[in-house]
Amino acid sequence: MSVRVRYAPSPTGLQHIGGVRTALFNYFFARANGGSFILRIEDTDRERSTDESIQDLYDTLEWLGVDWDEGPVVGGDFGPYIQSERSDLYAKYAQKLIDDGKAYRCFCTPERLDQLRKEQDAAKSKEKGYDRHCRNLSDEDVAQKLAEGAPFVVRLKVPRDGKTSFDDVLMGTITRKNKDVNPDPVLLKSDGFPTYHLANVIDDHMMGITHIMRAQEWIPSGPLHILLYEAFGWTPPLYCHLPMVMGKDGQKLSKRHGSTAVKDFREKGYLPEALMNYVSMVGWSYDDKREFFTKDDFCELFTLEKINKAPGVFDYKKLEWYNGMYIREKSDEELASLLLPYLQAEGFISSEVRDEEKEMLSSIIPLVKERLKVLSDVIPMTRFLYEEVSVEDAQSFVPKKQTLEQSARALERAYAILREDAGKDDELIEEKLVEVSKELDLKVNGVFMPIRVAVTGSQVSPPLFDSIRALGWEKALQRIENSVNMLKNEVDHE
RNA sequence: GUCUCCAUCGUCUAGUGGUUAGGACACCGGGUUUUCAUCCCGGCAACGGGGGUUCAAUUCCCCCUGGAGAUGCCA
Repeated sequence: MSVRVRYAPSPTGLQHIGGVRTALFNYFFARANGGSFILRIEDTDRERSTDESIQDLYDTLEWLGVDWDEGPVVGGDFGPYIQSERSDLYAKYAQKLIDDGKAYRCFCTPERLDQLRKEQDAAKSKEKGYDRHCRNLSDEDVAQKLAEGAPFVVRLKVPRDGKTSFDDVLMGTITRKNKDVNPDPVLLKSDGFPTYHLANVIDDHMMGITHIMRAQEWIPSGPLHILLYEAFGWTPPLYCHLPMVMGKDGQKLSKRHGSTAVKDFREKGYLPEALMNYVSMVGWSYDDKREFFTKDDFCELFTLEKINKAPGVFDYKKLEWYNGMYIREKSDEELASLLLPYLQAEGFISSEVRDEEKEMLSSIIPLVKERLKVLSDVIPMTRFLYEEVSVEDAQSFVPKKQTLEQSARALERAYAILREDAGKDDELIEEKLVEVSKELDLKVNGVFMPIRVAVTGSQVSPPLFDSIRALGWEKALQRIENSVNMLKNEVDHE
């Protein structure tokens, strides 16, 4: 039997790290086994589902280069793989369960359920959840309520006795006493839409899903789903509950830990290959050495056996490291086109790229390439090339163990040399500047730093001569002259 | 509270009934260097505790502890 797996998100927000990791593992597993990867949309929560979320789902998968074989709107034998468009089906199956005595209509109002819960909390009662009030309503009562047009939900009759278990590929056998399973969970909501439990079981069965790979937060509802399969007389698929992705504090990863939306990472300038690589390494490993995997590698090498059981903490630092590594692997041309949108958004480069802008861009690629952790780093890194710099604090010109006067003198001397030798060989100029540092009894950096600050506005920048060339000697000299004057003033006023 | 799951460096992990418990990130040193970064070299750092089983447990079993998740007309 060939493998059929699915990613079935509910479109109630942006795609996040955890969801994408689940998608990836399913996708890799399908590809590694010559199976099918199915995309299904579980939009049964009509309150929270949005079109934007669906668009984000598509955008995210496309960005990652994850393609699917069936669904949500094409390529299957089961109609649309969008649950909101399959409501009739679920209602039909809910009715079947009622007919078979496996489920029942419940007319309890939300108010009564609220009240019930409050009482249970207050009494610290051991009995939690629904009290099965409507489980044994007589046919007459039901008929009357229906005639009144009273809204209802359909609930599953969970057995009071016995236990239910299932085998998990990773965890082994998981067993739960039936009395510990949620008492009679809702299958069909009063708006006629199914809950996750019902729709998920029906669709997985109808679509011939062979392996359910989902996050471990679903483990507790495993037995419930088994009960549902049994109620329908179906054979459940294999389960494989994936370890969860946690934040630094060990809690389920969420916004308060930082960005979790893939969209955010994309916008900040993380590369899809880096995100895919890193995210997949949380909870899965190949061996004790290898850190780098392409999508194709994963699609070839992925196995369930190598999935870890314990939850893993998402390490933003390691993702950054991966990203830097992948950036450095890009060719200059590739990197230029990746960087261009960021420069344009910042207004550094016009939307209709002019020739000289293009030229300048390609000249700075080698300067920034090994300094970027994320693509958007290029903005602060190259700002001095596109905007005038202003250094408010004269102390910026002063390296450690050096005085303002010394910096002022050094810069003045350097200015004279640079103006004289502008455009000549780096080595020649460097030699002269080193000479100046000796004469003034300074470290070499004591001369270079003031120049760097004058030209780039910062103590940290790409290599000085490269920066000057990228900016143009004329502008650079102008900036240095300004700084020389500024420092003179400062010294005089001290 | 109840139920379920989990447990190797700070983090991601490899690993075995007998190993100097390996790698990566982070961190800390050092080297290269005009700053930063890259790159190279080095260092720090782990089998949660207690019982068993065994000639021998990090490894197998049990208990404890710790952590997480679930307890919805959300998924």
